[in-house]
Amino acid sequence: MVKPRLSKLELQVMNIFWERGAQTVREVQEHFPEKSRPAYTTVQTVVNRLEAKEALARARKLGNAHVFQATVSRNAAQRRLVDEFLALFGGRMQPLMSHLVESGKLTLEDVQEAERRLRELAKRKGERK
Amino acid sequence: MVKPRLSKLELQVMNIFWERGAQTVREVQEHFPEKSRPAYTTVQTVVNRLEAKEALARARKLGNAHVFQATVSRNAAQRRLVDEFLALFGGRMQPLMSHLVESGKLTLEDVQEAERRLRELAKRKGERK
DNA sequence: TAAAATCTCCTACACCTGTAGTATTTACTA
DNA sequence: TAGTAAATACTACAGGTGTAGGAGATTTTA
Repeated sequence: MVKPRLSKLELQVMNIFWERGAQTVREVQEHFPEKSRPAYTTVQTVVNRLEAKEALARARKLGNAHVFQATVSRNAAQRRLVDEFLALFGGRMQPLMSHLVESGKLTLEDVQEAERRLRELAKRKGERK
Repeated sequence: MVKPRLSKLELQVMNIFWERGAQTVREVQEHFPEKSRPAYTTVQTVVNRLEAKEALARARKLGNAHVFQATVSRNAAQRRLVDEFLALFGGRMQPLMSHLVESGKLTLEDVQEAERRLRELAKRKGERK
């Protein structure tokens, strides 16, 4: 199953599943922030589409409601997002990093953590060779 | 003039403008990579839409063709992209950085450069206070 | 068990996007 | 200036997405 392309709203729904595990449409709907809570049937439509895309599956029933669960990992989905996003930048990291730094999104700790991980990766690579 | 939301193809077109400056639809079309070159009228439609969104404007005429030019900066557009993108992650940098590091998209130099800039920003901030 | 509550399933629809054809206008050129 | 080449303007359309209503099925409750 190919990693499905997820739209913004689909992603919001998936986030609720990733955070709270298997649940019903009703529960998903109720976990939307009040200000931007779609109608029940809207959530249902999205859940159905996610099921069609095989990002969700029916796990069991609870009363007359289906309990759905995620079948793609948050990691996989996010990886895909990052890749798509980078493609928009032509794969160039520099402008992305610039914006992150200048907008204050990226802290010194974030960067140092990344550096640590990079060095570790490099070391392991060296050892393997 | 709200910063317009740009689609993928619109962004590709804008990229050509940002890289090559004012030009005609024909030129834009010819600067698409051959393998994925849309029809002339497709480019034209996109350019027209970009004009409607006020991301492009007619600069002058060349023969019977309009010469368009970008009216939004690459920086502004990219900033917007980054913001939208981060929102999809709920603003959390950590998973983003992880993917960048693990996929090898981010080099040690990228990170060190970011760190340098961050330190500089921090210093300037300190001075101002 | 009959009514009420709740859910599913199906349908609809408008807007955005990628894609491009056709008709008309404009501008070179012989 | 008449013909040709090229560009523009207009139109179209399918697929994806956000949005949700309504009919019918199922379950709970009085």
